[in-house]
This record gives sequence, structure tokens and C-alpha cells, in this order.
Amino acid sequence: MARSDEAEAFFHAVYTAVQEIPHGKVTSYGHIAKLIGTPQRPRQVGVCLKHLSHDPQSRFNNTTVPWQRVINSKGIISPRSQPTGTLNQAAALEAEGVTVTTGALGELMVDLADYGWFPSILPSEEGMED
DNA sequence: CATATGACGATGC
DNA sequence: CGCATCGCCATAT
Repeated sequence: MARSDEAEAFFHAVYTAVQEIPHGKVTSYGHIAKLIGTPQRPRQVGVCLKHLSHDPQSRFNNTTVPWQRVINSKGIISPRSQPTGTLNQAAALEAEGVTVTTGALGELMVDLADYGWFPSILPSEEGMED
């Protein structure tokens, strides 16, 4: 157990919330952060996905967690370090029926008005493990 | 252990 | 309404 329980709970919360995203829909890092009760840490949500295990044996990995459905609040796929991953994410989204538009600068945009998934935040619903 | 960085977001101007 | 800066905090070096 490398990470503390608190961090592990955060990771778990993020992955679980991401799995709640319906097929063919997308949401933002900030919204995920709000859903799990930490609206001040949208960056950490990205960290969780970056650390997402590639091990098919793991409970949460890049196959069981639809990380591709998580983009930034601008409706643009976050241009991380390499364009390959970004393009891979766009391809995965299109495979689900999500239309991805390529901007003049090569930014991959998704129409949040059509594919955005922003459920109401009910504290008694997400934070019910009391 | 101190500094830098990042798959973000809000705010200032 | 686009760009600069700050805040947030786990990881990396």
C-alpha cells in the first residue's frame, strides 16, 4: 500500500464517479471533483486518471474506467504531454458515438451542449457513506 | 526535505 | 472575451 488510505479513497471515488458517466456522454474534471465532494481539486482528478493502472488485473484500469469521457470544462480534450493519448481519447469517444471536432490549433473539442453530462449534486446522495 | 510540475478551474484585467 | 495569475495538492526529481 503505497498511497495513504485518504488518497486511496480519493482515487476510488474518482474512478467510481467516472464509471457513472453514461455511454456516449462526457463530463469535466471539475464536475467529477464536485461529485466526490472535493470541488477544489480538479487537478487531482486528472492525476488520478494519469495514475490509472494499466494492469487488467487491477480493480480500476484504463479499460474498466471510461477515462475517455472526462474532459475539461471548455469541452476540449486536455492536451497532456503527448498528442497520441489525446488522439486516442478522441477516437475512443467517436467509437461511442460522440462527435469530436478538431479546431484550427488541433484542439479536440466535444459539444457539451449535446454530450455533456452534468447531474445535480446531492450531498446526501454521493456522500452517504457516513 | 525543498522545488517544480501538472489529463483544471476560477478570477482578474 | 482572450490572456495572465493564483489556488489547489498529489507526484516527481
